[in-house]
Amino acid sequence: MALHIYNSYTRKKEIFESITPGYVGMYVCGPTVSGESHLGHARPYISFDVVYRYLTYKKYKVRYVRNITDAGHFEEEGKEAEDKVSKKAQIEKLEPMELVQKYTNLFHWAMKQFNCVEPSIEPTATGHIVEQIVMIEDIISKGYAYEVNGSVYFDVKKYAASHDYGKLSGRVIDELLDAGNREDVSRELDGQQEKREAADFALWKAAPPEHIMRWKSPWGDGFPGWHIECSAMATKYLGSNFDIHGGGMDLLFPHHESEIAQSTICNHSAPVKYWMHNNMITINGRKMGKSYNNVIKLTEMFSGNHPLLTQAFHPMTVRFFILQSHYRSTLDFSSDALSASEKALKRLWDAYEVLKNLPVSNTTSPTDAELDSKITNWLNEFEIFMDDDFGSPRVIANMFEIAPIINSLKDGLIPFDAISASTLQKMKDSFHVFLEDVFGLTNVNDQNNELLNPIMQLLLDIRKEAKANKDFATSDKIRNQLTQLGILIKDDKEGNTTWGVA
RNA sequence: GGUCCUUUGGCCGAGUGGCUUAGGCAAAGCUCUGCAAAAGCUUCUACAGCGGUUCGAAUCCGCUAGGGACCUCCA
Repeated sequence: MALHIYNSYTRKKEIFESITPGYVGMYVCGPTVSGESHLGHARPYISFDVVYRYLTYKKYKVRYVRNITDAGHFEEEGKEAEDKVSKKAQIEKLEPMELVQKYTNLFHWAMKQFNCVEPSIEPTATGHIVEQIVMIEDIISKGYAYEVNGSVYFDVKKYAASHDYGKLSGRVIDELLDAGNREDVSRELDGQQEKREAADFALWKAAPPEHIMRWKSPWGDGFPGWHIECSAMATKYLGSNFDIHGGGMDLLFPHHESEIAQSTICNHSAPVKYWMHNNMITINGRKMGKSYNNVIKLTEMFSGNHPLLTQAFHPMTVRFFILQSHYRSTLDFSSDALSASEKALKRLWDAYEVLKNLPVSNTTSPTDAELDSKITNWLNEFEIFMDDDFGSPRVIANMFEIAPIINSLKDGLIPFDAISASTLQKMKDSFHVFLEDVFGLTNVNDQNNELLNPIMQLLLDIRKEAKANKDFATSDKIRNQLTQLGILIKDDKEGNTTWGVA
């Protein structure tokens, strides 16, 4: 089965065929580093990390570009929505770039916690002012943008006359053009008066004197509009046509719609073959976002320091939680749901550790052919499900089907010759590839170290001796006190004991 | 107001025409165990409501009700 991807642009699942065989260009809208990343931000970066990893698994050479939006270039500049970066900088008395650096570092830290692969290129908006200016000049020269009072706007009406503006987001162009006249749109958008049409969007904004972040341009001092950075940087690093563009669903309009318009004018063709959009993480059914005042920052997730959290959550728990739902579904956050994922991941990972240590026999003809073929089928479905628009939840479900079998093999409840050696080997290989390489999960309990292991072994030996002498007071003392320290003791059927962090 | 999406068992969450009682968590019982834990087994069989299409629908269509997203910065 070939990889199928749901294309937001056509609203259909399509067979994935890269533009250049063997290579994939992928652009994902990165964070605006004017504040701390929250749980909602984790969704796209983890989802597209898995996309990247899976494409790599499929032997594609992927160039993964994810930008850092570090220029305060917010299209709307009303009373509140002035350049967020510079505004906050004044409050915190920091240089804008100092603030940007701080949150960029924090973002990178979080990505590392999540075990996200670093993008091939991580361009910054401030590092590509020149490219953006050149692109804007190009759009002006082609007649699709106009300058007013030092600002430049994209002429949506003119573009829409010959192009399909609104197709990606399902907007109706007449309504967009008419938006300025509707009575329900009472917002006072800055620059609305100087725009020819309400639907026009800014390519370059003139900076008022107090605006700290500013660059020289042919139109005077200012800063780039919101959408142009992605067009400029995607074109620079991936070319006029590239394979995948990802981002959150909330970016469909106006951001991605505008990106298409800009790039189409400059490059004479639609920029992206497959548009992918992840859905939102909700909290009590409502999107997590600054505007709703319901965000849980990642630092709060990892520390448990938030009223809605009953405990701290490991980054891997969050990652697993996200992978347990499909990237195009909304995912409702709750502390209980996270706790459930935490336990589930532990169970799955424990089984995986057991699997890794199972000896591969030389069984060629399994005594339980039915079980053997069931397992084979579940394993084969790993790739089939992933090929179907990255169906990670179904892969995980299959892993849970296999987990009890692994444990039963270990405990001797299922004899080793029940399944063939090749099937067992395939289990080991598939679990490794999908759990670690594709899903990017890692061992949560990596506290094992050279000092601790021998000490634990010593304690377990003492406990074993005590048990042999029926000195249960001592053996229970060891077990109970270790439990209090957060270390679980597990006795198996053969009298062997293993331990793990709770 | 416009456009679009969504509604699954105690909770989270897959699944889109007929056989997945998906899976996880929780709960209960059992096995194992010195007792536990872990593990294994078993039970808990849902698809908002109404109508339609069909031999057959959670799955397609319509209506009703609830929820949500976008239309403005937003992952």
